[in-house]
Amino acid sequence: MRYPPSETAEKHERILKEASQLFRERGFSDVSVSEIMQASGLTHGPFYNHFASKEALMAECIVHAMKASLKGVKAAGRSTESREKYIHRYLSTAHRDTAGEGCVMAALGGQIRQEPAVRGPFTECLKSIIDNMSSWFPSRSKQASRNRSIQALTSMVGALILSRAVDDPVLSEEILREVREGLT
Amino acid sequence: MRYPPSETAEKHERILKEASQLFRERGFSDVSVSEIMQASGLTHGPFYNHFASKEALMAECIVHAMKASLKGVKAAGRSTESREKYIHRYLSTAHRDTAGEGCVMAALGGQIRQEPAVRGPFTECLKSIIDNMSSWFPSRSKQASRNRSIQALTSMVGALILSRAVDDPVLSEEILREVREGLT
DNA sequence: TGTACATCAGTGAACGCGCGTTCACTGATGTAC
DNA sequence: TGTACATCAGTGAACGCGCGTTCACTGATGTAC
Repeated sequence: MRYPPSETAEKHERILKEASQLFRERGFSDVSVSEIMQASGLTHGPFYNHFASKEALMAECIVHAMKASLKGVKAAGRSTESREKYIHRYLSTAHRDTAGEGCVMAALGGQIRQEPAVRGPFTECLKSIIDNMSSWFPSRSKQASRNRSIQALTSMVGALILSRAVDDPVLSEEILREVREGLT
Repeated sequence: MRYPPSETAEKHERILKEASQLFRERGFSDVSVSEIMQASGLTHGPFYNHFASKEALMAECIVHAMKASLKGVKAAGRSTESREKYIHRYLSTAHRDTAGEGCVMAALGGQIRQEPAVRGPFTECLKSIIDNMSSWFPSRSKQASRNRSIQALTSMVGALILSRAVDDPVLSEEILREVREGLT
């Protein structure tokens, strides 16, 4: 049957949100379209009313989550305190244990390379994030700020990934702490 | 029919090697048992003569590849020149473009967290790598060396992952270069 | 040394299952007159 | 304003396919006598 257009837009958002979370929790391949639709409170059929394919949904999810990250980076840029707070939150056990709501680079970074439709949009978002993070590190030159932001970003992403992979809580926390302290 | 035991051991190694490469190239879920066996020159049936399950193979692959990494780290520890060479090789476009033969942390790091059978063995291997890398960074204290090795490791892994995810070659090389220069 | 037999890795068809995707159908909503 | 009809998101069965895993069978090898 027909549904009011307002609901359609709302459902699209809901699918995107649920998929975004599930993909970050378990990876693209280990989450099925049916599962996403079920989490969104729908049957699997109408998925194709909202997205052209699973791959198209993946791309939209990445952009959606990267834009949220960019927003966070922008907000954190306002003061030294908020930047340090951001880094502490990023490299926290809370963030480590909630991959579904967390950084998409740490959750799906390793899988983006294999999804052609996702790499382009991801790259554009990453550029914005690096540009914005550069202002976190005032240096003698713009280039130096940019370099420091790349170094900070790579170590934050790497630390979160390794702290999640490891099953020894002591080592896991050590990785987060040392990178945190190296950056603040 | 029956085969000489020497061939059995050799085939086991071959499966392990091919699986290791395919998993690093495409991830655990996107490589099938049949594909691995075909790459090893066998039909899919006898897989279960060699391994208890796909998950067991995954665990063995991780350990196999992590031990190879450990060997590399140990060998690089002999001199300042060899350490810098190692870092240059790790953060090179050649390594970026050959994930199948490269660092298992960068290739599969994000997926290990989801494979219970793999996390334990991975953690033990990572501990050895961190211990060994600590000698790369002579500092006032053992703790300080260890901290620097954790910081170096996380940024190397993070940089390789992001440089692979990005589809703009200029940005990809910039990420590798800046982290490389930050470490040498 | 020669013969009879147990062993067991490899073969390839088959298992049940869930995947991504399609489609004929439903029926409340929006539109035309 | 009331009626007739087109629209189209949602339903759920069905598509072909490949997955991980199992198993009855094969037959060269190793072993016992």
